[in-house]
This record gives sequence, C-alpha cells and structure tokens, in this order.
Amino acid sequence: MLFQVYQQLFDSYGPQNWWPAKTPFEMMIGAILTQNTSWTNVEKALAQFEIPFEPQALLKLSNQELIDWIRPSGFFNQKSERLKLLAQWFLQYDGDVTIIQQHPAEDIRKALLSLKGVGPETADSIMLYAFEWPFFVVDAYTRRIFSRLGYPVPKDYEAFRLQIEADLNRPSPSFYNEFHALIVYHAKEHCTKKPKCAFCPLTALCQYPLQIA
DNA sequence: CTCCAGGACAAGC
DNA sequence: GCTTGTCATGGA
Repeated sequence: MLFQVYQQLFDSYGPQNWWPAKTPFEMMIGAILTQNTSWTNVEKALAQFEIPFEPQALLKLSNQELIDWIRPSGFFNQKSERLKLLAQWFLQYDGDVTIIQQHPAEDIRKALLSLKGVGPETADSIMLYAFEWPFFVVDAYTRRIFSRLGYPVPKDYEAFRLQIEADLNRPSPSFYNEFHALIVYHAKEHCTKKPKCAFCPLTALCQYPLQIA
C-alpha cells in the first residue's frame, strides 16, 4: 500500500532532487534551521551566509554574527547554539562524510541524537540526506498524509519509522530520499491542514474525501 | 487579528 | 509515562 502511494506521487510530481544544498554541512544547517519553521524563512537565512558551508568556518563566527545571519529562520538563540554543537561533532570526523560512512550507521545515529537540539526527525534527515543511509524520515506531514490515507500511525516516532521501513522493505537511500521529498511536496500542494482534495493525485487511495461527502 | 511552518526540550502532572 | 509551554520570524 505504501509503495503504491509512492508510485502515485512520483508519477504525479516527478523527481524532487532533494536535499537542496551544495555541501553536506549546508544540508545539516538546513536541518536545524527548518525545525518548526517554513523553508522560505530558512532560505532567507542561508542566503545571508558569507562563509563556506563547512563546520570550521561556522565555528569561527561569533555568536552574535551567527545569530544575525540566521535570524529570519526564527528561534535564533537556540538554533545558533545547536549549529555550533553540530559543527563541533562533525569536525570529530574532519567534516568528512566518507569518514562518517566508515562507522556503523546506528552508532552515528545515536551520536546525533545525543546532541542537544537534534531529535529523531533531524537526526534521520541528516542520516539520509547528508550521509546517504536508508532511514525513513517521519515528520508532521507524514503523520497527516498517512493517517488520512487510513494507514496506522503510532504516536511514538521510532515505532512509526520502523513500521514504515519494515512495511516498505526497500532499503535504498535514493528511494527514501525521493519518498520523503514527495511527501513534503504533496503536503504543501494538496494535503494541507485545510485539505485541497480536488484533483489530489491520491484521491483513489485516500479515505479523507469520502468522509467529507 | 489569527494561524501556520520540513521540532526539540524541559517542566509539570 | 504523557501533556503543555517555550522558543521567534515571516507569510497567508
């Protein structure tokens, strides 16, 4: 059933080319900045950076300078701290994804989760989009879309993720990459909080429009 | 004006 | 254990 959803979304919207970032560390910055924040505001923040998107460069900034650059993305006090913690952690691996990839994925995930400000969604998005490991990223959009489809949605993040991954049984990173990106696009396009069910490509699979009539 | 956006955390029960 | 308040900006 989930793979059908994926197929329908891909046929409707096409490849999404995620994550929109020039370096792995820019992706990680975006993952922090987009926490409970619209991507347009994150783009405004990223556009103000006058340094390369690398951990060494970010750590050289004063707190005030970093805060001023990320201000449009909101929560700038906590996010500036979180960015520096993440940069320090990444530097332990020389800011090099190929070194990260030599470690067991579960170890790296636990390390990410131990950082203040990195919860399960942020960790998994980094695991997938920066390190290219096959983790399904659960977000609020996933919960909304899947529950409207009638798919069981556990409250617990980890239980939900593992259920989806077991259900899909399709462990390629590029698949998870595309699926999550399509979910985000679809949530903005049709499956908004106030649903726009007219012409929704998932109508045949979704029980939500049936409930309206 | 209110509500929302690609969450995480700590305090309170 | 689970629920609630907090963090902040910009756009609809």
